[in-house]
Parts: sequence; structure tokens; C-alpha cells
Amino acid sequence: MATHDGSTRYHHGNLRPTLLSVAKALLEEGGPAALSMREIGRRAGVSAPAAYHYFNSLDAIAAALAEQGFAELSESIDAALAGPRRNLLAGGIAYVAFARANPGLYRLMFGEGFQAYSKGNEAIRALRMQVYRQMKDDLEKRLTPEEVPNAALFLWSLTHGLALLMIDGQVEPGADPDARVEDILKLAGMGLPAAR
Amino acid sequence: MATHDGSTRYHHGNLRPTLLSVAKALLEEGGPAALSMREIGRRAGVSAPAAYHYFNSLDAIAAALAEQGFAELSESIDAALAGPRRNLLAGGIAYVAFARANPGLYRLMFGEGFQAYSKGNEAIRALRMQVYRQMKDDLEKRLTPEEVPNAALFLWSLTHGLALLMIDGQVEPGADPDARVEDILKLAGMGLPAAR
DNA sequence: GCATAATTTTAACGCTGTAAAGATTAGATC
DNA sequence: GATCTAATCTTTACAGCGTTAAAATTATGC
Repeated sequence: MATHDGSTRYHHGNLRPTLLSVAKALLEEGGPAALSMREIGRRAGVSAPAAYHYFNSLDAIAAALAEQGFAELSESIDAALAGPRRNLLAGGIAYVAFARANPGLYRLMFGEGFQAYSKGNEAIRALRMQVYRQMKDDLEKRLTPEEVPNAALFLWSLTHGLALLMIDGQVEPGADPDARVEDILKLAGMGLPAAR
Repeated sequence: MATHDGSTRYHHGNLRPTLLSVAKALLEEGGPAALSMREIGRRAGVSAPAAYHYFNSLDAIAAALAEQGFAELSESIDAALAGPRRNLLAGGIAYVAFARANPGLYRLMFGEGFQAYSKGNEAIRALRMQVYRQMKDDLEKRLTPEEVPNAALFLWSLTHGLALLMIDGQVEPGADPDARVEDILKLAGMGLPAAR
């Protein structure tokens, strides 16, 4: 491997996190399809099979990235819900902001390959559930129990769809995309003051 | 190549459409990632390079499938809008129904690979625009001009998001998925009688 | 200092997309 | 009907991929 001073060592010393950060960079450069075991090794300054000491497969690397992503997304929503505007609108804005800041990762988390690499990954299932629960909990504060399931699916669909359309460049870029997101989400009636 | 009676001919005679239909089957079996030049050739009873006589690349096959998909989606929406319930709700239901009936194709049309194979494909851009316009036209009948852009993005986000969540198996399957779709879309206030 | 365990490399297999060159066949012209 | 031409398909080949197996190297504990 190559080190910062140009020298070379047999043992990397910090390979696992390096692999993940290199993979994340690759993911944001070219989307999930750009993830490649050999390219990850190349950028980490290591042969491709070296990565197999830390991950069983390319899918395992994808799963690790997705897991990180769900954790980060969940934290980001938590922070928004704890902020000055503690309501679902703030949560939705944070959700879309995460997707826009990490388009490759978001596509990995919700895109076509998901079923493949998350097969039997309980951590991912749990984290994904947690994001959904954050929204449901808030809805339960002001809706009847029968209304909650449909309202939750409605909001998730809207937010997820908006995030993807923006990521895909399907939304004509105006001056202030964040304001646009807020306007759209408000149409769902999310802007009500939160019940305490 | 192999024919129905077990014999073999050098010239297939109907290769281009066969390639497309075989590719469509592959797409629905394993999603966009399952599309493979060699497998397509194999199933068509032909060597892989034979396909290059009709398509420049695997992406070109994907683009042809996507183009077909957009045309079919557009027709399906048109039919719904011309039906007994000539309103946006009917259009939205038809939209989601298309996605659920062709999950692999829908992911191809709107998924991560889109940018790659549709690069410079004007037919696809036009057809995609057309679907969007169908919705906008209807909105313009009953909203002020300033309201239309946001309302259109709102509806497309909701419908697109719902379609993807259902395709991905994120919606707990109830007794009647179609009714569920209708309930969700109704929450957007789409169920108003259409202006004539 | 030495044995052991952890880490990484090289070599190899079967798969992929696709380019190049050659074989085969259909269709037009005589 | 024979022949020439153009269309169609096959074989061969190359580079790149994920992954496995075996060997090499280095760090660690005694």
C-alpha cells in the first residue's frame, strides 16, 4: 500500500474504515452501479482481495454503507424533530435534505439493489423501521388510530417520491430548492403546529 | 438458432422483437441488474454478438424497453382519463397500476440507470414529458396558473413514491392493494369531479 | 528471538460487454 | 436456375469484473 509520505507498507493499519470511505466516495461519484471491489481496492492502495478480510462480498460493503446511511438519516430526522419547529414538516425537510446531500447513498438505501444486499440484515431492517416509526409516532399525536396507517404511507410516499425526483434532476432547479421542498411538503398539511 | 420444431436455422428471421421480449422477461424476473447481453442471446437462441446487429449496446436495449414503457404508461393514463371517472384520481390509479404490473420496467424507467441509457435519447425525454403534461393539463383546469407547478410536483412525488414503495414491498400487503392506492391518493384531494 | 496469528499479495476461474473477422444465407439480377 | 451482393449470424478474442485459494509478509505475545 501507499502511505502519505510516498512510502509503502505491507500492512495498511486502517483498512476497514478506509475501504468504507473510499466506497462512499465512489458511490457519490457514480451511483450504486459504480461500486466495484477492484476499484475500491485500487483507491485504497490495496489489492482487491484484501477487502475480503473485512467484507464477505461487494454486497456486504453496500450493506455497511446503507446501514451507516440509515443511522445518519435517523439521527438527522431526530435532530429536526427536536429543533425549534418540532413537527413533521421539519422532519420531512430533513429527510429530503439528507437525500439531496447523499444522492448515491440514498439510491443505494432505497434503490433496486436493496433486496440483494440487505437479505437477512436485521440491523438495516431495524433502522429502516425506526425512520418509519419516527413519523408514525408524530402522527399518532393528532390522528385517530384508524387514520394513522394511511396517513403514514401518504407522507412517506410523498417525501420519498420528492426526494427521488429531486435527486434524479426531474425538478427544474429554481433559486431555492429548500424552499421548494417546504412548499411541496406543506401541501400535505404537514405544517400544523405540533401537539405537545 | 433453435426453432419451435427443434430444427435450427442460421437466420432467425424475427430477431429484433425477440430480443426485446426476451429482455423484458429478464427485466421482470430479476430487475434491471439482471439484463445481460449474453443471457438475452442465450434465451433468444442466438450468440450474444448477434444482438449487436440491432442494438449498439446493452444500454440501447434498455433504452428501447424504457421507451416502450413510457409509451405504454402514457396510453394507460390516457385511457383512464378518458374513462368514466375522468379525473386525476383515475390517472394516478392507472399510474400505480402500471408500476405494479411492470415493476422491473418501472425501475428501469425511473431507476438509477436511467441517466446512462437515456443519454441523448430524445424520444424518451419527450415521452416522459408527455406523462407529466397529462397531469398538468388536468390541474390547469381547476387551479390558478401560479398554483400549478407546485401542485404538479406534489402529485407526481406522491404517485411516484407510492408506486416505488409498493414495488419494493414496503407496503404491508392488505387484502386489496388497489383500494389502498385509491385511499392514499384520495388524501391528496385528487378525487374532485373533473371540470369539463 | 521465535512461534503464531493477522494481514495482504499473486495467480487463477468463470463470468461479463463488446470488437473484429469470417461463415452462412436471403434476395435481386441476369 | 446460377450468380452476385448485402444482410445476418458465429467464432474468436480481449479486457474487466467478483471471488477463491494458496502463498507471502508483518505484527503480536511469549
